[in-house]
Order: sequence, then structure tokens, then C-alpha cells
Amino acid sequence: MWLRPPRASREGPPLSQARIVEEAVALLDEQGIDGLTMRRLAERLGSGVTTLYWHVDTKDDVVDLALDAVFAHLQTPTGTPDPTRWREDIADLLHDWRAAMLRHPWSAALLQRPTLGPNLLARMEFLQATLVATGLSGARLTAATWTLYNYVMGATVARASHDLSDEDREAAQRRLHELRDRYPTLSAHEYMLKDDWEAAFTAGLGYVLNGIAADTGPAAR
Amino acid sequence: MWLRPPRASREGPPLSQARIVEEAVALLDEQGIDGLTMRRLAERLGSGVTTLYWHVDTKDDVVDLALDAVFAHLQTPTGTPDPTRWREDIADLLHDWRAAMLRHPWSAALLQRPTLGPNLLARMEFLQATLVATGLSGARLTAATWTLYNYVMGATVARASHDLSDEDREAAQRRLHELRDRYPTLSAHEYMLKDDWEAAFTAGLGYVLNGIAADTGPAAR
DNA sequence: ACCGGTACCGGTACAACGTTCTAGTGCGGG
DNA sequence: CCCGCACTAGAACGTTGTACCGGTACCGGT
Repeated sequence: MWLRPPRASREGPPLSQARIVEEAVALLDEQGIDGLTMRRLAERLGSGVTTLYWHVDTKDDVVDLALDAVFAHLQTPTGTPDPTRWREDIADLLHDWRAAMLRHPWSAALLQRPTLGPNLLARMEFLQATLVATGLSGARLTAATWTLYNYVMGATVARASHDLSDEDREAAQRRLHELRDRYPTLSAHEYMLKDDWEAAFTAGLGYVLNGIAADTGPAAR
Repeated sequence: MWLRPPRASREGPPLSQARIVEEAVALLDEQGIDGLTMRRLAERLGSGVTTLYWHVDTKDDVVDLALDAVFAHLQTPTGTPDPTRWREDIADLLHDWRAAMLRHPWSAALLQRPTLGPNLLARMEFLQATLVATGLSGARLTAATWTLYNYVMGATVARASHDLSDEDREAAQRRLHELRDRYPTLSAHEYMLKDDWEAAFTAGLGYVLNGIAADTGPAAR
């Protein structure tokens, strides 16, 4: 009866969806996608497991919110885009996009859900608006938009998934050498040893932008 | 003692890793990534759950093998590539690559692991060999290889993840219209309603190839 | 004809998970 | 004073991946 524990009496700020998401991101950063557990999350928040379900319907909600939170930090520039600077503007956007995801590598694994969070949409809006300002529209606009989107996503996923330890990378390249009959080119050009991802990303983005530039209106060139 | 069941006496072919992987792919096709369970898999194979663990170390092994199996069907052309046909050859390869993954939509979600299965490596080998034949080498070769890889992967992941039902797509576009103050461009250009993915993929691939072409040796043009 | 080992099979068990059900507790407004 | 709302959480259920261990069929050697 008496002498039951004093019930902790509302310490700290009350639980909220925002606090849950914030802690979820931290947990994901530390332990990766498999480390995110409702129980662990509750423990870190100093709350009961089931309490989380008052603020959130399901674990997937937490994941979706955490994913969009990754893109929260940047205030994408607003206002009418400058058509003469479209290449730089898009390059900046995509570099930042990729950097945000690589800062939280688990996010690359979560792109199986459609791009519908507010922060992601804001980036998409800026991307497409810039392309419109170059004179693109219709099918060519769609193609350009998605080509750029595909490229960043692909580059980020590839980067995150090929981020092996040095030993693993060397072991993989060694195996390629052993199989050099089957993979002569990969073996000769050190497919697995590449490590300047940043330069490769920039160069590839240059290719894509060049390809698109040939299709824009004269205002952009 | 007596009258115990006759023990079924080795019906069918003995379990093997190949049979497990084959059935895993079928199960993934029918039920998606969450439908793949060691218990369900065992049931479909008519074996005990733990028996699977004789042929396979862990569930992740099954997943890795199933992923590479998706790329098994195509015999990638071997022999020295023809530099005058590099665009067509690469376009064919990437179209097939994407088609193989879309035939098994769960595969797009599994690209978090590096590209090391034999079938994936064979495709990579062909891709890079074709690029070498155009005269690329060094950093430019690396950039071109990964740009193409990134583009297919991105396109496939994006396609698989944005494959909503018609209602969902319309609901999403309706929400965009409601928020047209924040997303004027996306709202005006029907961002969510695009459905000719095939054309967009082809057009985007054209951009990328054009961008790369400007960087190849004269032999390729 | 027997033995022993290798290859393979599968029941039981366990810890961890996501989630539902239900029973609370404190606080602000009538 | 107390009702109801916002919030908290324990207990429990069903499902998951996997370790442990006791089996059975078959095969080569003696």
C-alpha cells in the first residue's frame, strides 16, 4: 500500500511525437536499422514501451517520420529560381541531399516508401521549379526531374551499401583477381578499390547535367 | 511402439540450397519481403524449419542468394564488345537489368548489400568492358561506370517505391493541390500522376549516355 | 553380417520483437 | 468535489530467427 515507489512524478518534458522521432534518429544513428526497437526507444526516453503507442500508431510511423526528419535541416531556397544559375543550384541541392542521407546511412535503406514527407517534397519542388525555369516542360520536364532524382538516390544507395571496411574491400578485390578469367575488366581496373566517391559523384552529375542541358531552352545556356 | 507413422521415407528430391532459394524467390514474389519467413519457407518445402539451417547459415544468406538469383536468367553477352554499338549494348543491358528487378519488386529493397553476387558481377563486367572499348579509362571510366549503375538502381528503386494504387496516387496529387501554396510547381505539373515510367527511363538514360558520349574517345563516335 | 561415421532431418525451447488490452494516474474545468 | 481528458504503463499474446540435441538413412570398410 504505502511505500510503493513515488511514481517519478512527471520528470522532464512530457513525451511527444517530436521527442520520439528525435530519439529514434539518434538511436538509428548509433545502432542502425536493426537497432531500432520500440523497447529500446522507450527505455532511452525513460518511458514505458506502450506509452509510445499513444503518440504513434505503429513502428512504421516512427520510421517514416525519422526518414523525413533527415531532410529537415536544410531550408531549401525559395523564391523564383535564376535560370542562369540552374546548374549550380541543382548541383548544390543534390550534393546536400546526398550528404544529408550519408550522415544517416540507415536512411538509404528506407527509400522503399514513396517520397511524400514534407521535407522531401520541398526539395522536389525546388528541383522541378528550377528545371521549369530553364524552359523544360511536359515529358522532357518529367524525364529530367526523375533522371536527377534517380541519380542521387542511386548514388546514395550505392555509396551506403558499398561502404565496406578496408579489409573487406581488399578481400573482395582479391577474389576478383582470382576470378580474373571471368571478370577481366573488373579485375584490371580495380573495381572494388575505388574510394573517391565524392569525385565520382560530381563527375557523374556533370554527365547528367550536360545531357539535360542539350535539351533545355536557349534561356538556360 | 508399432503403429507409429511410417516416417514418409524420403519423398521428393532431397533438400538442397538451390531448392531453398528457388522456393524463397517464389515466396517473395507472392508475399513480399515480410512474407518470407523461415517457417513458411520450410512448410512450402515440406521440411522442418530447422532443417533449412543445415543448408544455410542464416536467413540473410537466403535473402542474399535470392537477390542474386533474380539476375540469373540473362546470359550477358561475352566476347569483346563492339565499340560502335556501345550505346545500344549498354541500353539493352540496363533495360534488362531494370526489368529483371521489376519482375521481383522486393529486390529493390534489398540493395543495401553490396553488389557481389556472381550474376551481378557478370553484368558489371559487361558494362565496364563496353565502356573501356569506347576509350574510357581511369577516373573517367570509374565515373561513367558508376553513373550508369547509379541511374539504373535509382530508377528501379524509385519505380518500385512509387508504384501506388490509382486511388493512392490520386489522393496524393489531390493533397498536393491543396498545398499548392507550398508546392506550386509540383502541383501544376502533376508530379504524382506520371505513369509512363518506361518512357521516362529511356529518356533519362539518353541524357546520361549523351553526357558520357561527350567524354569518350573518337572511336566511339 | 556387422560397425561406425557422415549427411541430413526435425522437435523443443528461448529470447526478442510489435502490438493489443486493460488498468491506472494526475490535472483542469464545471 | 468530482468528472473526464490527456497521458502512462504492466501483463500478455502471437510471431519471429536461431541454438541445441537427439534422431534416421545410407555407405564404405572389415
